[in-house]
Amino acid sequence: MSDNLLKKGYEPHEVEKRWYRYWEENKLFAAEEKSHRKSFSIVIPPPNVTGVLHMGHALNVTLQDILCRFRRLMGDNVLWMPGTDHAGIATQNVVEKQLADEKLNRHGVGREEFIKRVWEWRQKYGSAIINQLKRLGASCDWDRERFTMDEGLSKAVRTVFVRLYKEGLIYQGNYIINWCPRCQTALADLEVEHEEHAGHLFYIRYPFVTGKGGIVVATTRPETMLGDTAVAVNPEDHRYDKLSCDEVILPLMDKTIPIIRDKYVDMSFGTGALKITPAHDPNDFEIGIRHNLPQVKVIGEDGKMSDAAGKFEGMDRFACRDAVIKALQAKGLLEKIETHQHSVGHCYRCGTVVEPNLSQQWFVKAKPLADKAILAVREKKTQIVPEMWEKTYYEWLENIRDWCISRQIWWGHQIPAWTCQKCGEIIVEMNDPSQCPSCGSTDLVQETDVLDTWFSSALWPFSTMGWPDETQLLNTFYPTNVLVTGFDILFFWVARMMMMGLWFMKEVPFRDVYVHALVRDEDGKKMSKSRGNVIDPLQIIDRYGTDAFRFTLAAFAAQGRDIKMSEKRVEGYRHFVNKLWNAARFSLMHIENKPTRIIPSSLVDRWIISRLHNVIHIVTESLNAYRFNEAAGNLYYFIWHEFCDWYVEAIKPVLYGKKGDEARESTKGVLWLVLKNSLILLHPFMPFVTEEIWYKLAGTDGSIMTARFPSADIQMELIRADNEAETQMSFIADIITSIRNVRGEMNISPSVPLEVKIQSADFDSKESVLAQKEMIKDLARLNAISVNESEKRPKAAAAGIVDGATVYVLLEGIIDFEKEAQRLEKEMNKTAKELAGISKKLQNEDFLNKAPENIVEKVKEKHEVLVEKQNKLRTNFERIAELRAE
RNA sequence: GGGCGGGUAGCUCAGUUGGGAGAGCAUCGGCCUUACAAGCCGAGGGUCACAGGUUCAAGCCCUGUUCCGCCCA
Repeated sequence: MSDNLLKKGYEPHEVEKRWYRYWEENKLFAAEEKSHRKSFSIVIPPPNVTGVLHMGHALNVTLQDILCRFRRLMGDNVLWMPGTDHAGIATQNVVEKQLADEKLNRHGVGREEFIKRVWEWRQKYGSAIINQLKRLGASCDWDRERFTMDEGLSKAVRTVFVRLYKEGLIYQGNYIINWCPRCQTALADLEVEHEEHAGHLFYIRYPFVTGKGGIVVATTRPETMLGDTAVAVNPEDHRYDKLSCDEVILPLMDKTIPIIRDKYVDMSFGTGALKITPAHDPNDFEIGIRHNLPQVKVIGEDGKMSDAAGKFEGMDRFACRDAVIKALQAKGLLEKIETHQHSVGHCYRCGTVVEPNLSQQWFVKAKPLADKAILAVREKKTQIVPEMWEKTYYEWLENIRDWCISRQIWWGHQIPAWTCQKCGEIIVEMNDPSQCPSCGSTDLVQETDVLDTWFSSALWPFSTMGWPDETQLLNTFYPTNVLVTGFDILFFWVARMMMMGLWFMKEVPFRDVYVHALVRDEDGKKMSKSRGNVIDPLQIIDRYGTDAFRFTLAAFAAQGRDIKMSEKRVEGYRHFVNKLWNAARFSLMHIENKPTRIIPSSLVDRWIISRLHNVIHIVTESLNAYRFNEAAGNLYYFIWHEFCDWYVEAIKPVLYGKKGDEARESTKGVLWLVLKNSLILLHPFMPFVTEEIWYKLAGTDGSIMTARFPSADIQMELIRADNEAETQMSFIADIITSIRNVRGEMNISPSVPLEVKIQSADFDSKESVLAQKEMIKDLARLNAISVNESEKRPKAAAAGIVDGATVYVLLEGIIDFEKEAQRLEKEMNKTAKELAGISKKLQNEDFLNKAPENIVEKVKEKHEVLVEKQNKLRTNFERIAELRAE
């Protein structure tokens, strides 16, 4: 065996390692800052620096890599910008845990030391996820890798903050926000995950100040009553038209609070009377503002009751709930308790129940930014694919609330705002101020809060390219061509990038947004650690190889549908990788050199080239439209069923030299051409195995990554559609299949050669058969074949009816008449069913009059064919019946 | 409560100008046919959730019902 031959089975691990290193070392992923070539750019959705690769990343990255590799093969100058985000809360949590192991905490070590520790952590572990992306074959331009806490990106963040502040779009205010008592920070609305919980609805009576009677309110959170500053009813609620009193005593606190009227109150909920806690409920907060109510904070930042909670001070908020209920019961003020399903907000980072809390925070006034983002999509400056996501996008942006961007943590971009301790002036500038511009004091204190991580990732498409500097990179690659992402961060990230991109670059950040599915487990459940149903992509890669895994993801990435992942599916596609490998192995046994000239002469040669042309067309179109599954599916069919099952089988005798040297040489040329182009077509999906075969294939230079995708302007004088070859081939294939069918149904071993007589009155059909006699003999395993215009029915024969011909398989001595009769009957039933439907159509005058002519014509032809087939089946069936009777 | 998506072969799913109901896996039968048993050849299997409507023609378009999933409040 010469060394260009392949091993018997494909072994991915060594191949993957070797080629990835080669690609990196030879800078094959590198983009040119300036080029005469068309540019194509994608920024990676930066994975969380603390993250480990999960299925979502795998799908996301695979799809992007397919696009990038495809565009490179098309000759584009491709930039795939990689990087990670600093994941403020998550990273801080990780390092705090580390400190805890050393019996330390961040307050003990201090801010500076803590930040130093985080950087050390990042240095040590921060590239884990990046290395995992590489195992997927990701062809990112790694030399450009960015991090949201880099100097450059930090400068972008500061620039944006300062500009928005000066434009009045960033402000500081005392509002109700979502507070995570565990992470000890504010969260944006989006960062709260709502979950349905079985809880209780407590009915509590608030006595009138007069001492006579009272009003009953219903609440799911009785502990907040300690901070109530009113009771509200709907002005249109006639039950409360004539209250004897408009003030009540707040139980347990012995405070007088008013009864107010506000349209917000839902009359159908509970008693129609709503307790108002402006400091602990966003809706109550709004009502409180409208009615000028005091805001009493009874729950502290630590989730414990504050001193405003009176005797409940210091109690945990949930313990306090029980205590309040007990106390109310004791006083006879608890009317009843109902079970009640309601949704409770949880911190998306740690799962703790979020506490709406009043506090001083920084906000982005989102509306002006959102308006531009809406318009850009309406005007199709950015296209969301699939389109259905546009609605969700509009829905959110049209109802957008101001974005709380301050976080009470240390890891992140510290807000560049200083307060003058003397006069209270707030200073927000690009350069750190040394004295107050208002009073000249040098006693300035910087805001300790940091910015939401998403604030920096919102700038990702341009901050990674060097903004705010005017760089060549931005010139060449902004706006990016497409953003590939999951719908779970459509709001978090995509919408915000749109807002920031339009505001600061005056241009959308990406032309297309391709929104892909979520990867779920076999049962369609979301994968999560707590469920224990997580499939680790790296394990899958270890077991089945990256190419098989990638192909599986692509094959299942149908638009608008989630992917249910299971190992079994990957296993199936590993078979495909192996199939390709073996087909190549076979081909390489025969291709010693690059063919000097390629002249497709035989029918199969012409046919496979025509099929290749077809699959090139489909793959190109599909990838342009982000229909990954369509591209993958068509390649699979082409390689396995057209190339392997038919073409390779058909040319074996030619390659073995049984049809002469000339035929052999020309077929070798075609085989080379088809294999070579198949590898290029498959490369975006299966980069490693294709590279390995490419390397062994004679007549290829360098990496397959530098090859050119077969497209309209290249190689296509050879690769073209050939309808005549396709028609003839499908006729011949039908004949072969009909013979195989007889063999199969009659249980005749493939090792027994058969004789076939074909009757065909149609001249063209007859000629086709004559021309392809040898191929039919080889593929159907015949020792003799003849074709005649009027072949008499041989006595002991099974008959196969093919459009335009009857195929008699001679079974002298082995025919089982019973079986043959059954086989024909089965076929007749099938045909009769088809015929019934078609006849009905033709009997329908409306159809004949109203349907387009070409359709009617088609149906008529089909009808004729079926009638003829049915007749032939019947005569053969009758003949067999006679023979059976003899 | 509002919005979105889905219900097609035993399982997982394709099916975009409305005109032949398909694939993979699984099942059954036959094969070690010198690339591949991770394979080859053949076969069976569907009232396209349900009910209406539009149309000559509906898996596809419209209306309603039902079940499942997701997002938002």
